[in-house]
Amino acid sequence: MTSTSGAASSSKICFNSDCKDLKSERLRKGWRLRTGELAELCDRCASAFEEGRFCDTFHLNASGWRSCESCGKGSTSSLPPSLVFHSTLSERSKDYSANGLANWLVGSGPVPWRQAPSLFNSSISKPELHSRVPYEVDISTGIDRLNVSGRLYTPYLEKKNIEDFSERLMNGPLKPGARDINENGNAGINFEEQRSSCLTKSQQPSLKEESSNPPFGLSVPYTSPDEANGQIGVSGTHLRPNPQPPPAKQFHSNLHNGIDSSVETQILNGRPRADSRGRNQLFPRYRPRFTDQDLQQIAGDSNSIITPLFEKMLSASDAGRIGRLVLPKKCAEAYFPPISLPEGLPLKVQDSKGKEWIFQFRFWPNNNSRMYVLEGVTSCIQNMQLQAGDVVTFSRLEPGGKLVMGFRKASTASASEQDNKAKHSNGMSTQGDAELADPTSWSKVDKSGYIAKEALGAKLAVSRKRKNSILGSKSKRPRIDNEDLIELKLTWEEAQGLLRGPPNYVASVVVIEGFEFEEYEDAPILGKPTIFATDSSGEKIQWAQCEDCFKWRRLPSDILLPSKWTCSSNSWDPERSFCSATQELTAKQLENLLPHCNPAAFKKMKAAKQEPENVDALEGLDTLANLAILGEGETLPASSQATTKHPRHRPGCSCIVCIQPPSGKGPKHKQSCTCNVCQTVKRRFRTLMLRREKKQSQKELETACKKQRPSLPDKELDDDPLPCTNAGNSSPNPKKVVSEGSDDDPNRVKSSTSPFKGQIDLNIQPEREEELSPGSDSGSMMRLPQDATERYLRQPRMLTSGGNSYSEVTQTQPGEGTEGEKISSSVNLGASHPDADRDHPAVFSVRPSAPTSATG
DNA sequence: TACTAGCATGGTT
DNA sequence: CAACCATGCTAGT
Repeated sequence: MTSTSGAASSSKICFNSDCKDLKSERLRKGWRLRTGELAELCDRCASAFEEGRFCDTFHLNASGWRSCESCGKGSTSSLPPSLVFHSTLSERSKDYSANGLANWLVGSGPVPWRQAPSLFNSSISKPELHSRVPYEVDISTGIDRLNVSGRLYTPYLEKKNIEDFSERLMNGPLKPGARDINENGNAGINFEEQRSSCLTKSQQPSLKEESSNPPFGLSVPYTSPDEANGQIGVSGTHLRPNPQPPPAKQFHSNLHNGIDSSVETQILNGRPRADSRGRNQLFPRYRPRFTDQDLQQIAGDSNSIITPLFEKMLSASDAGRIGRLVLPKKCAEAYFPPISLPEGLPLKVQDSKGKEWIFQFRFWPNNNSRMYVLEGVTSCIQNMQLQAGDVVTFSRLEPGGKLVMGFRKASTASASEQDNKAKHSNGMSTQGDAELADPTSWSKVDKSGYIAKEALGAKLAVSRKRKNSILGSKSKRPRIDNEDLIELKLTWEEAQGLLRGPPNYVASVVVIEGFEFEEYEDAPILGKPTIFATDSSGEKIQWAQCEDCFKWRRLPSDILLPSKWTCSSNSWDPERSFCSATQELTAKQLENLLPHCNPAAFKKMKAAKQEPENVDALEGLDTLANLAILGEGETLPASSQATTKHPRHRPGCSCIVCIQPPSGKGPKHKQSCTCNVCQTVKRRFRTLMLRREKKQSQKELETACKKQRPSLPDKELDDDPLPCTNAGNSSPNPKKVVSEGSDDDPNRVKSSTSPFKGQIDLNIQPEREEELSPGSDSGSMMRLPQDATERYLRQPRMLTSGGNSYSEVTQTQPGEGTEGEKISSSVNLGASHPDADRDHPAVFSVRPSAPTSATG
């Protein structure tokens, strides 16, 4: 096609073969044909087309989608209600073209603009997105968009009616032209492309070309005054059937070759695309993630239609004083007006409050490419109280085509931010307080979003520091969601404390990426952390704390408690099966027990004890004990949490970390559960008990020895003035308290066929070692030669014993050459912290085959 | 000196 | 490995 203008052509023959007026003096441009050209129509047909009286039937004999009166089907009324938006199609297109981009441009003149195709096509179809970003196709513009007014959105399956419509449109075997539509399967993709084709055709110069020879502001059909009728360019897309969810198969192929599948349209549209990678897709991180809430906020009850364009998390520099917001290239090129000169264009953007801002949309040449930026955003960002890590969203508001800039606070953005948010905003954050905005809509909208924002505002100051620190880091990519981090951490730490190895089971050792993992056939389960001890009569017991009253109850040593255990479940001691029953364990005794459990916590406890205000010692102890049991992890600053990851496991891994839902989430196994996992755990628990018994005696000996030589290597082991080992001794009962490290279990040894060289917290993030909370290992940790070991030790533990894992290690390897050292250290550890044994049999014990492996 | 604009560099995808 | 992009660097004001 030679021209995009709706002017007459020389053929003089109406493209509509059904048209009686085959000849016409003046032909006008109609819909876009598959060839990329525009159908030339007689006045009558063109008018019908322009008026939106589209034919909803695909004429097999025609070479494209068309509208006409001739077949008697053309009429907007034939459109399914859901597809009829707030204005007639033709009106819409007029809005779109005439007011659309023009509205973005300051002093809008004939400026080229880009339609808003979804660059996220391939992903949009993903189920995940469907739930989040339901798209409804706007036939009028051929762009996926969210119909905020009528129905907020149309879930994937709810598009049925649209499909039906499409079917009617198709009404026959798919033609090649239509086929790609289906294959793309994404609302919008073809539309866009199709639409693009209109643009591109007319807007010949590709981006690349633009850069060299910019047709800046010229020949843009959409905004061309000549096409004030608004028909131009939109035609083709208007007639496009709604892209419907394609059959899964097709869909998949699409996902894989989104680009390929669009080849045809690519050819047609020739729309400038920066590069092959970005042709049809953008990085997911820029994909607009509007929730229905967001949309509601944006459009409210108004008839506005929101077309999410893209979003971007503000980087430190974006949010910095420079006032330059780097735009993703693809997005900039796709959704913003094409610019050929580095100076770019002033762009009018409306913020969530309806305030208009003018940014300079420009680019810098960069490595044969461009780097697009919005300049002058400082005041806007400040106005919105945005910071690095927050997300700004760009969308277009229809009618009017206003470019709207919203934002979403960083609740889900980065770890610490999230942390902050998660803690303060009660889940609101998850929705994000996206604030976009049709100012007029605000009044109509459920203000919840707004309120949420206000609430957040108060917290901004608080979170600011954190955000800054986070974003100040070199890491450009969003970290794992904070929530995830926490979950992972809890999961792993829970696992550490609760894993029970199967009795008489020799673990197999698997080396993954240089680390040795001790694997068991079956996965373990989780149980309640308890303190094992030996009573005055020498009987093995364990102390468990009631979830409700926090009192410690004495239980047989061979039982495994559910993670949530209360006095009422204390069938072993009916007298104390009520929370009202007194605690058998004295504060002193508990105090003695604690060091074994968690030296660091013990320290805290001691410190607390020294405070005069500490009136209720027992209560305090309980708290501390609880703390000890739960570990310090929970109290660690968020920064340290960032180190918790679950790095080495792989898909299919059946370890506890992998199989167990994040802490606190998902169904929990019942005590009576007989699933594989539970059985395994129970088995392991029994084994553990056996081991403990064996170790018990050994520990006692060790303790005795230590006492005799007070000032020795112990210092290394614990900076705590109080030797942990003595703990149990001072008190009467639980003398031997924790039957730590008695893991001499033969099985254990066997399993240790591969000696532990050190253990690594699977959640650890080697590169963030420095971020680990030093306190975690505090008291009990001694310096180990192995990096891995050190790291491990430094890892915060939430479970009973800091040293736990070690004890196991210790026991595991009584003697092995190279590992001797490590082992010895482990042993020391174990010795110093008898309790360490609460430890978690090393289902996951990891041993770096090489000392350096851990360091990464 | 402080600030800005633009380019260059290098980490990440 | 190329492209992208966050940010550092530097010249200019």
